[in-house]
Amino acid sequence: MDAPYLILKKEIFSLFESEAKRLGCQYTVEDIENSISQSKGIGDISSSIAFRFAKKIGRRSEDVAAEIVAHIKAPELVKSITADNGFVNFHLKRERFSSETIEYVLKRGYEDSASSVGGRSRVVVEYVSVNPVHPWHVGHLRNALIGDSLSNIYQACGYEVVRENYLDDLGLQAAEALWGLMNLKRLGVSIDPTKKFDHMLGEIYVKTNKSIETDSGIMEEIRKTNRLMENDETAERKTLEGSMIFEYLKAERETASSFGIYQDIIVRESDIIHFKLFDKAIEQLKAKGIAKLYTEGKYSGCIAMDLGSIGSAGTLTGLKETVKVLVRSDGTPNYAAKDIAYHMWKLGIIKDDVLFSTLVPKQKNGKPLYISGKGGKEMGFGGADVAISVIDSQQNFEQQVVKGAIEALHEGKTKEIKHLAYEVVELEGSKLSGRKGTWIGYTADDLLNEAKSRALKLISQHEGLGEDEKEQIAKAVGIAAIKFTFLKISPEKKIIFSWDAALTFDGDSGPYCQYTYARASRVIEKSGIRAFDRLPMINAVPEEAFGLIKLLALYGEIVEKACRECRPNIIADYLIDLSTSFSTFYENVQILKKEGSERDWFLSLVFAFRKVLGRSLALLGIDSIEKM
RNA sequence: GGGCCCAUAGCUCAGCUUGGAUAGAGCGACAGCCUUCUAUAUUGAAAAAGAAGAUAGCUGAAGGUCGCGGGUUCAAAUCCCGCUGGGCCCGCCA
Repeated sequence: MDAPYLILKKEIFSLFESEAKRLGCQYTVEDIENSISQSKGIGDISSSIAFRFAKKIGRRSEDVAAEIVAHIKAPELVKSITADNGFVNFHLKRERFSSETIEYVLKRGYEDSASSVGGRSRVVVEYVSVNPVHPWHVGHLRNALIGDSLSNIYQACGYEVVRENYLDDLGLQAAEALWGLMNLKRLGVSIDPTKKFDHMLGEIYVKTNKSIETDSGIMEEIRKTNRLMENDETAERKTLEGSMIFEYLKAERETASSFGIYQDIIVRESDIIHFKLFDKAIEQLKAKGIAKLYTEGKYSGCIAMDLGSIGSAGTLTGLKETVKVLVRSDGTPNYAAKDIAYHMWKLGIIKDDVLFSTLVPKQKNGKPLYISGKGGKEMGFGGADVAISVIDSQQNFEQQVVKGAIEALHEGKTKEIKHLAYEVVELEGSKLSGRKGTWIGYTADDLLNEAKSRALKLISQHEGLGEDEKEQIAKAVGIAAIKFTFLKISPEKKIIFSWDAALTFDGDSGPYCQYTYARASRVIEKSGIRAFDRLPMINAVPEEAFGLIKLLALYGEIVEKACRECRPNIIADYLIDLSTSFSTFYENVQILKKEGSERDWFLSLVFAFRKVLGRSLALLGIDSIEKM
């Protein structure tokens, strides 16, 4: 059952469709669909359809609008239709539209999903994927929040979502951190058991990088470490697995969970090799002529792709060099090759034979966390329909290469690969660098602690709250402030990090939305009503209430748009609109002073509002709180 | 040489895919809603005025060559072309 607003739009659509036929006017579905929206001017729902028709049949738009208005019969929920300045405007039967929308929200709508566009198809969202050598800093946090929120949005649209984290456990940075960990004395570092492991490892990693600058011999040792750690039986391997990676993951998951972020699977880069994904990928690429072994010239001995022949988008043209190496002349695969193989697995172009075992049996969201590795079992995580990677825009080129290779391989086009490219977070005057250690003092953990203490300061003035309660509220509010600030900004916009901006509780902020939720909850609590058996009726819906109702009606459309465009900031904007609109309603209608069924009706609107606001907040990973 | 992204109010940003009616928020600054204080004139009170304060809320008003120049269109912040400024990228690194 669709929402009343959606049904109405469909009715209007078919009215226009028959008008087009009557006028003898060629049209496309998009022509009509895109013309209909909530009105910014006269009426409630508006259409610019007359302009489009007029153009095609060579008449004045005002005349066409007037003629359309004269011919069409108003749908059930429409009181009147007018033609104004060439627009066709629908004026709703406020009371019926309002009551039906509230009823829809309360009884049926938005229960599990905003829409069913996903049709249960599978989407794997890759996010965070931090090198396991330092803690999350505010830049990684942006990635994590976008990925988490996007996953929620996809889920709300009826997709089955796998939240996935790619772990770079091979390669030089891992070797550097490992070398540092195995040479603490030379670095002059001692283990501080009270410190979180990721923070400690990060500092070791920074120190290792500093000492490379002064002692050139160290780099040679690190290269050796790198080679040794890839062999199963070495001490390096054992330390890497036992003392570094798993300790790191423990610490990292602690950070993730403190932000309410829970993923489903961790895939280790080393397993791309172990489970032969890489071999199969190269085999297929070679078989289809996408990659080949170069036997002469500067790439002699390498397996490589010629980008000139695969680039569907214009981004792979005009390169300084069109050859993209996948396998080095020493026989080892590079990052791009592994990423292509990995995506082939994600999308089922390589059949599912990666094994997984349980890392965390039950996370706080109630679901387990699995990690790839030998000794696990097959879990069927591969073979998704859509693969989305949340990766910063510096890797655009690399992602284009992966996309190009996948599209060249998979001509059927039933599989989709998307790169959600977001801009990086910088500090004022400097960049965040894992290697240089500019992140120190700007970790996700630091940010959360600061947020909690600022929120606590504000809350501490409130009387009638217990200490535990204050702590809990402070945490929820602090997290809301952080998440909202990061998510309300479009992904393609660079963020210059500032404590005050990240932790604002004023204005367009997460806490403002939570506050509005709490206000609604207080009204409901004071009313003593828990639910409605039958929805009450009302004689006249005031303007302020109607504005809010029209916003509630948009929920499904908004979520779908955020999903289609991979832009959580659309939800953030909607949240602000909702909250502001509720505040206007709340200030203008003294709900609890009303009587009888009118009072109940307004209360039912508060219930509906609270439900939609709560769901929208949840899409950004923000908790609704009853009191603050 | 080429590709991608950004440019909208003093600041931070929505809006741009799908062209449509008067380009929207927040912050800041301004005026109020709330609190307190202030007159050696006979006393008290109120109003008004002034000062200070608080402020997760509200109201009002102010603030714009939508980077620049062309083009398409009945209609351009939105689409196309060309510029300017800023960021990122084009490795047998990851």
